[in-house]
Amino acid sequence: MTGTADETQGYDVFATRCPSRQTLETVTGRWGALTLAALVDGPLRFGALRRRVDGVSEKMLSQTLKLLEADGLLTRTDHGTAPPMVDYALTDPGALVADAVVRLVDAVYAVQPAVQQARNSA
Amino acid sequence: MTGTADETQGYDVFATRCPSRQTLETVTGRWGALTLAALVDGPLRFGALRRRVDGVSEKMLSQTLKLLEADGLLTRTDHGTAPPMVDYALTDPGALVADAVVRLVDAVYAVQPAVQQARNSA
DNA sequence: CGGCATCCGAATGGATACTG
DNA sequence: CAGTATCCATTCGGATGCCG
Repeated sequence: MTGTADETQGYDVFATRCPSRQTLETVTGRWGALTLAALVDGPLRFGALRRRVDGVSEKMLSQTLKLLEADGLLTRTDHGTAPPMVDYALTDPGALVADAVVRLVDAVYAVQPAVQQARNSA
Repeated sequence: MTGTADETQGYDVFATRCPSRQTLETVTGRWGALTLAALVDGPLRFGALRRRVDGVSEKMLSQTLKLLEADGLLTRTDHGTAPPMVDYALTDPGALVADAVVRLVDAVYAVQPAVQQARNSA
């Protein structure tokens, strides 16, 4: 019952033209997956997010957040206080995708021992 | 029961150092996800893979396949015939990960209408 | 057919400095 | 704190040509 990625509503990620392809790229982009995964437990402020997603630069995080927000996967809330306090939270669609990302991460964890072994055999 | 990406065996993708992080990057890389997804229905030859993963160049596909093979997620079988015939197939770990990728793609399909709407609102 | 090697322009992305 | 702007090194990745 594995099945191919069926194009339920006529989408096809394999096609360059399909808008879902771009969505996939945003989601699986360099920092997209980790950013989404970081938010599954609840909203986080910019700084906290930056600390959680180890290695991301301020610039890249900012850019990634904009992309995800533009696609409606997360919301940005500026509390307008001083010092600034802005938090990011998953939308419903975002939560759905983030959930799948977390499961992908879990799959990666599950195979990691095998991966390690394969790397050593090289 | 969503839960964070729990570090079942002590892995943590959020940490730059963790080997699972590199695995995630290989899997979610520019062409990694699509390549894995393309193989869920069974082995494919290089050319077929190239045609399936629309937009990938010969060079990038080759490079992606090497990375995935080095991580033990797929196998390369050279039939040694002339003209050459080489096919790529998922290993068991690879199938596990590819499955999760397909589910992620399905999640993307599911939210695509919402994404579309968000993009138009911008 | 299934690659690899080379070239080179384009895009990525980190570091730093600055702002409200 | 939460960004923006600029600079610049690195990398990415397509095009081309060649080989078994």
